[in-house]
Amino acid sequence: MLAMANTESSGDTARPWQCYNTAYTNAKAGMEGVDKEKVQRIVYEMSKGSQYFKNEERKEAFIREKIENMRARCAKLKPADLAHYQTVADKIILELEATRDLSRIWVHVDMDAFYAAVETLSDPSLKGKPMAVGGMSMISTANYEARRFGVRAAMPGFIARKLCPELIFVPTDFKKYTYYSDLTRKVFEKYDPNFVAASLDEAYLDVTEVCKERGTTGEEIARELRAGVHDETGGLTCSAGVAPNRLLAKVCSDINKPNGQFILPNDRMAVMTFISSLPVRKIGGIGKVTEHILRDALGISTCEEILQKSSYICALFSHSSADFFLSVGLAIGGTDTPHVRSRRSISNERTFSATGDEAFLFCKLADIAEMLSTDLQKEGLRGRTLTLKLKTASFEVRTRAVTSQKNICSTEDIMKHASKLLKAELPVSLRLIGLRLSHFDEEKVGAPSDPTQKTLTYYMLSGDALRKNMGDQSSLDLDSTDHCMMHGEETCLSKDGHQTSSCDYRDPLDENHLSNLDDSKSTSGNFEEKEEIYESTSNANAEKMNANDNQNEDNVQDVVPLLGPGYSFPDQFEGSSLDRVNSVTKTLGDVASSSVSQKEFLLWVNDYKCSICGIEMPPSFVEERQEHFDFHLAEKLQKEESGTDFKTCVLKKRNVPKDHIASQRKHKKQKPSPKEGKHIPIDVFFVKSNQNF
DNA sequence: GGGGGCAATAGAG
DNA sequence: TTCCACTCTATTGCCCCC
Ligand SMILES: Cc1cn([C@H]2C[C@H](O)[C@@H](COP(=O)(O)OP(=O)(O)OP(=O)(O)O)O2)c(=O)[nH]c1=O
Ligand SMILES: [Mg+2]
Repeated sequence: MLAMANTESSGDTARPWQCYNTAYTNAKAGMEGVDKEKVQRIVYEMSKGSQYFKNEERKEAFIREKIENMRARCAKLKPADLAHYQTVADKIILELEATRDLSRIWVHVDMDAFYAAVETLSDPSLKGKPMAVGGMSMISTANYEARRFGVRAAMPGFIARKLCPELIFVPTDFKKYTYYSDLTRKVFEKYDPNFVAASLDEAYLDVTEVCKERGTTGEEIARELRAGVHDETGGLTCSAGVAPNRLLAKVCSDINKPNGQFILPNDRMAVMTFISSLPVRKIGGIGKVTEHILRDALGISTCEEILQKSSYICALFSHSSADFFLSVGLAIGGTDTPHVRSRRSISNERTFSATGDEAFLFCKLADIAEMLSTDLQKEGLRGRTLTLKLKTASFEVRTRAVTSQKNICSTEDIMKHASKLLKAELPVSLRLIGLRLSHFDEEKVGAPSDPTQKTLTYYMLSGDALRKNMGDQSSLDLDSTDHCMMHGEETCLSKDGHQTSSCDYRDPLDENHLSNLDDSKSTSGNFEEKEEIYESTSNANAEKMNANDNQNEDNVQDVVPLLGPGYSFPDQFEGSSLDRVNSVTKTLGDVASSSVSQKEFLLWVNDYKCSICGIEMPPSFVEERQEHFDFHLAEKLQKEESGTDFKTCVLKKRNVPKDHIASQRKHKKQKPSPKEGKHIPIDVFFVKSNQNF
C-alpha cells in the first residue's frame, strides 16, 4: 500500500528542533507536564553543529535510506505475494496462540529514580530539590523534581543544567546502589526465591506459588512487597506491574510509576484489549530505530497494527523477527523461569578530550589494559578474544578484535595485542578507547579463587548464587528470554526460555527480537536489501559510568600533557595512572632509575629506535616531542643476558597542577617544573637502529 | 555447507 | 572553563577455511 505514506511534518516552518529526534523520544514517567517543545528546542540548540550532532544526523540518514528500501519492497509486493505471506503469518499466529499461558502471575518491580533516590536517602537535604546523578558530560538519572524541567537519564549534564539552572549534580557511587539493591533483593527473595534480577533496580518475580499458598492475589502481593522494600531500605519507593507474563509485567510497572502499581488480570480479553492500543515503543526490545522502521516503513505504531499488517511483517522480516513481532501483537512472552547465565565478556572504556597524540593514546590504552586486567583478576577470568573499541573525534565507533590461541588476563598480554590493534589504526584522532575480553576459558575458576572475594562475599550474603550478584561480576540474567532473534534458533529460545545467567541482570523479558529490518547486507555501509534484522534485549549492568565526571567536578586540575601542545587531560587519568606506576616498575624489574638531561638523552637516543608499549615509533617521534617529556630514565643494559644492545627506560608524562596549565597557555614555552604533579610512566624500549625489538 | 572470527547495530539500565 | 557515559547482550552479514 501506498497508503502508508505518513504525513510528516506539515511544512517546514522553521522549527528544526521538531525534527531532531535523536534522543529522548520515548515517553518517560515524571515528564507529564513538561513543555516538550521547549525542551526539544533547547536540546537542539545545545546540540546543533557539534560533532556529536553531525554523527547523529549521519546515522539517521542511514536509517532513512534503509526505510526507503523497505517501502520500495513493500510496494513491489503483488496480491499473490501478500496472500502467501498472510497464510504464513496466520500459521505462526496459530502456533503462538497455542503456547499462550495465562496461569502464571508475574510481577516486575522497578525502583523509582533509583540512583537519585539512594542519594537522597544518604543526604536528606536533597529532598525536594531538582537533582541528577552523574556529571557535566552525562547524567545517569534525575529525580522527579528535575524531570519536571525535562531533565532525564542519559542526557548530558551541560544540557540538563541549561534546562534547569539550579539542578544539583551528585556523583555516582555504585557501592551505595549495590548496597540498597541487595536490600531490595532480600525482600524479593521472600516472594520468589528464583526471582530474576534484571539490573540493580529491577527484578521479575513469579509469584504464582505464593499467591496460591496464601490464597491471595498478585495485587496484594505487589502491595505488600512494595511496602517491604520501602521498609527494608528505609524509604526507597518502587513501582510494580502484575501480569501473566514478563513482557506485560514490564510494561505495567511503568504505568503508575512512581510509587504505584498496575494489575493486568489473567484474562485473555483484558490482555488483548490492553495490548491493542499500546504503542510498540513501550515493549522491551523495541527501541528508537525499530519504532521508526515499523512506523515509517509499515505504518505500524500500536501493537494491534502488528497483527493487522502481519503479512507485511512476514514479508519483510526474518522468521524469528516476525515471530517476535507477532508475539508482541498477541501479548505473549516470558512465562517460564529463565536460567542463569554467566557473563560473556568484560570490558573497560574511557572517554577523554579528543587527541591524535600517539603517546597519549598509548598511555590511555595502557591504563585501560591495566583496569581490565584488574577486573579480570577480581573475577578470576581469562579469555581469548580481545576487542579494541575506538570512538573518533567525530563520534564514529570502530572495533578491532583478535583472538589468540591462549587465554590471557595480564596487563602485559593485553597490551601486547591491544597495542598492535591500536597501531594499525594510526594516525587517528580519538575521544574514547576501550578494551573488551571475551571467549572465556571454559571452566572458569574454580572456586575459591582469589580476588573475587568481594563477589564471593556478595554471593554469600545474598544467598544463593543465582542471580543476584552485583554489579560487576557476573551477571545474572535471567530472564527470559532473551531471545534470539533471528532465525533459527528460535526453537531454542523462543519464548522464554532460556538460559540465564548468573548474576546480575539481564533481561527478562524476553523475547524479543526484532530486528532490524531489513536490511541489508553489508555490514558497512550499504544496505540494500536483504532482510532480516533483529533485535534483542538485554541489559546490562553497567553501572559504572562517568568515570570522568565524577571525580572532580569542578576544578580539575589537570594535567598535562604529554606531548603535544595544548592538551589538557581531564583528570580522569590520574587515579589509574598512579596505580600503574607500581606495576610498570615491577614489570621492568626494579631497574635503577636516574635522571638524564634532555641533551644527554637525545644524544643517546639518536642511535636507537624507540618503541612505546611494544609499538615502534617513527624515527623522529622522540625528538619532535622532547620538550613535552620529563625524561627520567631508568636505563639498563641487558646485553649481558640477551646478547643484544637493548635499553629500557620509563618515560614519564607529568600531571601538572592547574596553574601550570594556565601559565603554559600564556607563555607557551614554559615548561612545567619536574617536581610537581604525578608521574605517569609508559613503557619505552630502545634498541640499536639496526636491531629489532 | 558449517564453523570460527570479525565488524556493525540495536537495545537496556 | 565546561561541550553527549559506561557495561553488557544479542543478531546479522561476510569472509575464510576444511
Ligand atoms: C536509563 C539509564 C539508567 N541508568 C541507571 C540510573 C538509574 O537510576 C538506574 C535505573 O534505571 P531506570 O529504571 O531506567 O530509571 P530510574 O530508576 O532512575 O527512574 P524510573 O524507573 O523511576 O523511571 O540505572 C544509567 O546509568 N544509564 C541509563 O541510560
Ligand atoms: Mg527504575
